[in-house]
Amino acid sequence: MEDKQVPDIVVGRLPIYLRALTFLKTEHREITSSQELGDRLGISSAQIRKDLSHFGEFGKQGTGYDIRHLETNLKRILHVDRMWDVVLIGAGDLGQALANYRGFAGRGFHISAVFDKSTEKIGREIVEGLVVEDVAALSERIKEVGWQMAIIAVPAEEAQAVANTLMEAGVKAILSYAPISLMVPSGIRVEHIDPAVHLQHLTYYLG
Amino acid sequence: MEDKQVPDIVVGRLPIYLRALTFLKTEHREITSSQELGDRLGISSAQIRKDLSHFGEFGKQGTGYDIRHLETNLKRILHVDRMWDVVLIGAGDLGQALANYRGFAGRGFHISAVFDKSTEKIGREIVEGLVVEDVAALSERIKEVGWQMAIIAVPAEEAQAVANTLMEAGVKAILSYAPISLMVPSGIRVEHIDPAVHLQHLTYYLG
DNA sequence: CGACCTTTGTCAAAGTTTGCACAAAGAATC
DNA sequence: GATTCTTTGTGCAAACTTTGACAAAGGTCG
Repeated sequence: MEDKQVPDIVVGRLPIYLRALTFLKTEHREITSSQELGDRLGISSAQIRKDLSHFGEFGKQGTGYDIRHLETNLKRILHVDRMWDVVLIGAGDLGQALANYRGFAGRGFHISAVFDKSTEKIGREIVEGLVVEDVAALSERIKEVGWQMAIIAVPAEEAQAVANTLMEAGVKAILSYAPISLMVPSGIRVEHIDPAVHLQHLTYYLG
Repeated sequence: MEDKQVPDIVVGRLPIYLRALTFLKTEHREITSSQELGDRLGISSAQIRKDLSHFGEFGKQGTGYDIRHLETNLKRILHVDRMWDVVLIGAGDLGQALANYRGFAGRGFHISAVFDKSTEKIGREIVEGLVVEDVAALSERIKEVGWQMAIIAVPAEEAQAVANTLMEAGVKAILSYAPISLMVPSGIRVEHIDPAVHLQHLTYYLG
């Protein structure tokens, strides 16, 4: 089943399911059900079963899902049954926080390099073992190392130019924190994180 | 038209449109079209026109949209034609970056207080004019000041407890950076930001 | 063992969202 | 001022997504 085109909206929920399973493990749970997951996530149980059914049969009737088994499978489906090296552009407050974030490792990601354009930051060890490099060398370094993923944490004005450099050098997936919509050709995937967008979505409902 | 229940998915796109208009203003543009906006955002022009039509008629046939006029209207619709005071919980790296972020002011938000539980952080001036307060006083302070919005930037283990405190004290909208799905009663709105979720969504397509 | 309970995977129906296509309105050009 | 071009707002159909319902499978308990 795993090859027919799966809707992107379904793919987008898989990381949420995976996160919930990891959480259940911290509570030393071994078995769960679509009902329990749905209650926790605010999603119908039918939707969870349907989503998973795109990829195979992971549950056992009358019992539910073995948490470790489903977790293993979701990791495989999402290709996080391996570690991904990610390059970070921008060593400001946000870049600092991302470089320091302990949460990536357990979920398949490792920040392997940080770039910035400020001469004050270049050469500084932003985190144990991670020295800020000059963004002027970005393209060359990507071609040399072959990173496929990048996180953009630079100001809006510089983000599109950085994205262009990344794509030209071979990066295929970008997570951008810049508050603009990056324009990219098809074949490149981008996700945007912008807290103000979320806050404005919330204020709509605050009347 | 503005009162019939508008789909949440439509509301979620409005902040993106608003952001794009602000960007066009930086290029000193005065007029745009659904076509141009759509190209920039990777959305069909029909969808943009349809989305806006839920709220009124903002364009002029043969011309397009006056950027300032549409911007003003979107701000009004999203209730960001005023400033919102937001309370931030968590003064770690991420809390620090959020407190320092210059981008909120222009988009309707002001971080008015920061709370943490660490005695080392309490009392420290995290940003000019913003002193970290003791999270033990959070509930009392919210009831006193009346904040309706909060940003959670604490570790996963503490996030649900913080959310419960916030809701009990009267907060109605939460933006959470904790890597868990918060459980909240209906009537409270939550948005989640989790970079690993986005990265995992991307790796699915990296085969 | 048999009766009963739980839960999956899936089908079809219901509901939602998107996009096409076009009339109407306005601007530009000759 | 008539023709042509542009662009909106919208009705309708198509595409997509979610949900309800249930047979089948498996577990529990007396």
